[in-house]
Amino acid sequence: MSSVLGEPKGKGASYSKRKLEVFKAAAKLFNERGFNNATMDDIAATLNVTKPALYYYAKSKDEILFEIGSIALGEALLLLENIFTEERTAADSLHLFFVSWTESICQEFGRCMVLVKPELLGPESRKRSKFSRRTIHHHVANLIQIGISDGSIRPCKPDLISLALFDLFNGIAYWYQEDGLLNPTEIANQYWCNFGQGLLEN
Amino acid sequence: MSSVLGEPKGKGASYSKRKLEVFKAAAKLFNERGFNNATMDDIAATLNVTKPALYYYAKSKDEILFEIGSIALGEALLLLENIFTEERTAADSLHLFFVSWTESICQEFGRCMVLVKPELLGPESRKRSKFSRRTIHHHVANLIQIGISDGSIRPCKPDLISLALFDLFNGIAYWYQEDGLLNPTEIANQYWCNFGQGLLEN
DNA sequence: TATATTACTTACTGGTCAGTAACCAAATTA
DNA sequence: TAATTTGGTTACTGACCAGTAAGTAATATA
Repeated sequence: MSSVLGEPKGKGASYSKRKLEVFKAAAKLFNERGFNNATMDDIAATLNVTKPALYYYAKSKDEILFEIGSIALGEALLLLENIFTEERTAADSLHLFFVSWTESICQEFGRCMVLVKPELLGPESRKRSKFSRRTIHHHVANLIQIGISDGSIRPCKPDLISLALFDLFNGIAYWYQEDGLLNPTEIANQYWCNFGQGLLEN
Repeated sequence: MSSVLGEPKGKGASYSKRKLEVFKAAAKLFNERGFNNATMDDIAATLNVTKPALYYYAKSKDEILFEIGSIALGEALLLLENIFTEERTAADSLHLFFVSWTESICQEFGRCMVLVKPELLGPESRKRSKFSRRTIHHHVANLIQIGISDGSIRPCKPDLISLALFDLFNGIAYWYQEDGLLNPTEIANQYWCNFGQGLLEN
């Protein structure tokens, strides 16, 4: 068993580096064409190798998808575990998190995590993927609860609003284009301002 | 050429009724397993018929997907064209629309429209589907602009906020369950209240 | 009562694609 | 310099699956 980011037994740094290139090419094609419409031959072709070469780095197409998701989810979780500090309001921490989240889901791995649903994975991988997602949701719901307590967030249902915030920001992954008017940080800030302050006059 | 909802040449009402049953069964499976993982055999099985029977109602799997999307998009567009009236603010019209939209995307056809991306369609169908989606976006952006003018909506970028609102509400389609705590109308109203009034204390 | 239409069926085909077996050349190591 | 490891290659297989050809039984129609 290799850890998600560590180097597998007996293989060195150059192996890991190449593996990441392979995964990145895969993620890009999954995002552009959908998981099922991106073939292993397609992925290999963009790397100028032949299909069997890919099996040197992953033992199945599903494993590639799972590991891509694990990397993105792992990074988000790490961020989330360290973002809370007494020095700022929970609302500000939440803002910081969703800016980072948006930056992540506008890159290949993060985007793949959002676009390609865990339903495509096998039973075991699906369970682990869903568990990670739930953990992240719980962290955010907690942060919202803290925000209500410290007076930086209006009273609301933390679980539902956590869902809503991910719904809001994840949507960006579906339409974001690198050559668009706004970069991910700007989009996230705009979303945060508008929905944070409220859309409606009252 | 049959119109999306009308009865095709020479076929009666019972044909159309059965066709809708077939499409509904297809939509349900597309939503549960994803378009590529739901086979024509699977769809046929849930209807207790064999695969070729399906081709009596649609000439390809792609056509089923396209028509499901057309029905859902057509209904939304119809609603949107009739929702604006001088008797209420644009903000209230927008609220009404997104409640209806949420109810739609929590049913099989609407959900299918959100979950299954137009990238899976052939070139011509994809173009038509994307055009419908853009039209709907423009209508909503217009309504937001009217809301800014009539003073019911805070100044913002209507195009971006239209995107954001669809991002927000479409997310519901990914996690909604019929046996959950809240029904679609309640979820939509909660989302509207929280994001309409603003999440943050200030 | 002959004819046509409706709503299917059984049996099959052809293409696509994930994954494998076996081999190889260049670099590294003993 | 022999042996091993690394990072591939060519050639193949087997399963799956959309779509088709041809037939049929029941119902409606003329």
